[in-house]
Amino acid sequence: MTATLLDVARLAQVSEATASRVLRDKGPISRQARESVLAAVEKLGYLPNRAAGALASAASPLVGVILPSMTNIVFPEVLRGINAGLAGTGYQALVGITDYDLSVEQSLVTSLLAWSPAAIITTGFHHTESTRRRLGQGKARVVELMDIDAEPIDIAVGLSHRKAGEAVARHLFEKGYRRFGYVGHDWNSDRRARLRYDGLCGELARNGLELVDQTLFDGLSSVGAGREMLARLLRRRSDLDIVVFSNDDMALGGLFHCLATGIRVKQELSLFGFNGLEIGDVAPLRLSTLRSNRFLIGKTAVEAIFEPRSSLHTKVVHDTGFEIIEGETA
Amino acid sequence: MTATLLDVARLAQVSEATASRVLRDKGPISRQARESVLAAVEKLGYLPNRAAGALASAASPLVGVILPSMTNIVFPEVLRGINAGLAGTGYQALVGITDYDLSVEQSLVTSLLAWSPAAIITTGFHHTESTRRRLGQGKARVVELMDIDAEPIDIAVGLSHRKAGEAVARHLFEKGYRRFGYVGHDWNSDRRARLRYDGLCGELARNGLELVDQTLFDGLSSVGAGREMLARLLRRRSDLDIVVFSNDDMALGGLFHCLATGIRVKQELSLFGFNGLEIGDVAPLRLSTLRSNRFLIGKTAVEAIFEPRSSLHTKVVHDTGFEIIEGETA
DNA sequence: CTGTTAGCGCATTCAT
DNA sequence: ATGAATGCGCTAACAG
Repeated sequence: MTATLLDVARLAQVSEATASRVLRDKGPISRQARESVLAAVEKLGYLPNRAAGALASAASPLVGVILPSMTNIVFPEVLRGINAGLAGTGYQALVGITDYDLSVEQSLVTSLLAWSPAAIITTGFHHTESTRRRLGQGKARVVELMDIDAEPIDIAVGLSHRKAGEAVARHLFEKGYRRFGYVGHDWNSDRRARLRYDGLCGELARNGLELVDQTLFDGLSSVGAGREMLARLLRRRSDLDIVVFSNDDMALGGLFHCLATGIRVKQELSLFGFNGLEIGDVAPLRLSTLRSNRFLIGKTAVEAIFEPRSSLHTKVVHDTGFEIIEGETA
Repeated sequence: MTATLLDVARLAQVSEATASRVLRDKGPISRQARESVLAAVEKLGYLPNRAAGALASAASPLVGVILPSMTNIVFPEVLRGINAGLAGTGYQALVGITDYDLSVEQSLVTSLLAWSPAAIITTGFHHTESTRRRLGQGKARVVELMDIDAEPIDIAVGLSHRKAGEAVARHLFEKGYRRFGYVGHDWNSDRRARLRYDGLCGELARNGLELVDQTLFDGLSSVGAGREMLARLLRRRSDLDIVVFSNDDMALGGLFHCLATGIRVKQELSLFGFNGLEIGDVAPLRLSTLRSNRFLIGKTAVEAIFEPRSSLHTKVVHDTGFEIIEGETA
């Protein structure tokens, strides 16, 4: 039916072992052998059976990727970075989505591990005990994405959200803002938003300030939620000079609220986001925000996986940084 | 090291075959056997080795997913639908991104097939000859997503983009619009945008009209491109009463252009999009557009895969439909 | 540099 | 309803 390695070996007049070596260029191979094997592969249209390879070697060219959401535009970008990093390596991404449910993450880790992947890439430091145990004891590399504010199981790739929050506070304080409002979303599912909030408040406190008021949406972030929550905040307080949002989705909603209701942005009220979404660049007013490079996070994660392990218990941390975007809304 | 089926069988005092049957509930099994096997699995923390299973059965609980882009927000939503459909089935998605490059699609098809997946889900009808051949002759089911305007290899799930374009023309004509402009993006990478355009123009012609003018961006769609292209179009013509955009990204850019330059939308100029993005619902003005249900497309695709094949050469087509959204911009 | 020999862990006959 | 035997296609020692 479909050609196997044995067929290739026979046609090339070498042993299976040699044919196998050629295909994975492992070990020393004569030009002779290499050429005839490659010719046979070509001729037969040979496709290696990955399952057989994985079984024999107890390892597979697979990388498990566990993402909390596809709705928050941040994660498609991370996935794009991961796929970009994987492209041309022969490795494939096995993708699962948790919808921010740690028990879903746990069962995904279990099923993904059943493929003996080279690595599991997941998000954040917040896992169930069982997840943590399973991830820690396999031979697969483990990457925890987005955050570097805690000690990783193996590798962390992301930025310090606490420092990002502090940087925002410092930046806005230096620009002269004093009356801060905050519009956020559910902290239970998004711990990193909470860290940014903590950084923001901490730095404000160091400058003798605190938030004047805040509204928290009880659910995932979205443009609609941002719009609604800003409206609610402004109904309560009219004396704010700046509102910081938990992310750009929310901030864009805030901007839309201002545009729709005629609030003059920056003159009457300033807005600041987080994430640096492309759409923020071309909104009627360029959103003032803090850019985290999600594509780079994904790409760096993959590169880190292939980096040789220095020692079995050394943690690796990659800081992909952030950057304040001036914009036109603050 | 890690427990195998043999360990489970021994502990449960049954044969490997029985243990295997229990785990996949295949064939008749006594309560006795089932319970002791399940207990053994629990006790040993047994994890099946998928590679071994795939090798032995020449089939794997994997679905290859090939998407052209992660930047266009439509595809993350499709992927979300696919994952939702897969959740709880024990199947996993093996994801690749082509960046609209058919040769990348071809090599992805090859690598994915090496895992003997249950199905390959890809996008559109436009493939290389080799891709089409490989897909056609495997035992994996094949789904072509988004479009139903041509004959599929096996299964098509999506909507008629031609009819969508016609529906838009009819809707806008009935609302009294006569001077149509069009703002689009690259047709080579996005054939479906071209189909919608054809539908639009065809229906206009049937009503004795044609496009007054159009601008085409030479690249992928984006909010920025939409903004820029509308600006360019309006520099050339000031006598349009409606502009139809190739999709909502582009249309949102157009809306932003109007908001930024003070063009009164719907009074001076109307705008119409395509795709029904969530963000269009909460923009300062709710975008008038045509909604295609991307999540449903992904979910339906997965359901179609598991539908038993009626006959080996019957093509299956699922029309997920579309819906005109009135909005506030047209 | 190459071939020989053994499995890898499971699903699947075919018995019973 | 169960077990024994076989092999899926490949990689990994090891010996030469």
